[in-house]
Amino acid sequence: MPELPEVETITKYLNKHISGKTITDVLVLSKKQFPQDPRLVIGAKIESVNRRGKSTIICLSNTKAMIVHLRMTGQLIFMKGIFNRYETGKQIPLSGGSELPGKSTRVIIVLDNGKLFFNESRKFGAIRIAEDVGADKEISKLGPEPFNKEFSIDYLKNVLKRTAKPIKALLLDQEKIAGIGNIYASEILFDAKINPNRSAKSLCEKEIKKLFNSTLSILREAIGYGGSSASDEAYIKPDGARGLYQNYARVYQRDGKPCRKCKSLVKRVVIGGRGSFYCPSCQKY
DNA sequence: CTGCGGTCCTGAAGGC
DNA sequence: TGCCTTCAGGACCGCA
Repeated sequence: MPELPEVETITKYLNKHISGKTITDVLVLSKKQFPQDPRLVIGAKIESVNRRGKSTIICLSNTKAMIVHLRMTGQLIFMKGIFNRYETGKQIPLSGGSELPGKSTRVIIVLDNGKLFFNESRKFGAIRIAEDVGADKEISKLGPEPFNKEFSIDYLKNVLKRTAKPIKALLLDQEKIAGIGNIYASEILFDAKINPNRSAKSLCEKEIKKLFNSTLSILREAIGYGGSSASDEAYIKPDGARGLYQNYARVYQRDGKPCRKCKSLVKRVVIGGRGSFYCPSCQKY
């Protein structure tokens, strides 16, 4: 699913390829995924594409912005030029087939240099138009960005000591830290050698320091690999290529397989209603 | 404040 | 083969 590293990969790509382009049309195939009036953005120029947490923020020349949240199965695919499948010769390996628009295409944003497809099979994700991104209901509640200096060992210490929630659940809390989802929460905890069920406030200073460092190093590594595109994950890059992190995952979806470090079998447990993966030997309670 | 369970939604996987 | 059930999950909401 698209978490910070995946959305970072998407926004970097789009910022490079669609900044400066003009929105000539918006085709809304599913109103729920684009509930506002498309005329609010048609004719506007894209100034930049940025990320905040797991949201893609497309800043427009008319002082508005489009906020895209991909939830679990969302994709943003960019096809340069005017095309159909016979003309392009380019097969895009989408999860639901190789054609665009596909079965899960919900919105097509037409630009003067190509088309941006918003695919979302589950229909949980959506695009909304905001006048003031900072005031947006979801964006305004987000905690610090992991790569921002606001996120520090001291900050983490303060947040952790306030709650007895399992540390895994806390890492997923977007109000505490923005951008971590189910894949990287498990991966970070493995790297930090912390059991996902440990109460947040039970972590000692040394563990908090390790957790901080693991958060940054795992996210940085995942960005380097262009995110994670396991077979059952919808995420692919805007050019249709797959991310590579799944080949290097330590524990995520590796239950029953040997731990890469100690060969014990990786376990799956449910924490806060979500599947969580860990090595019972490397991450003792 | 916390935590729990239901809600949205669809495709994949499992059972018979 | 094919139908039916179950499950997964990010964020939110109502309830205890």
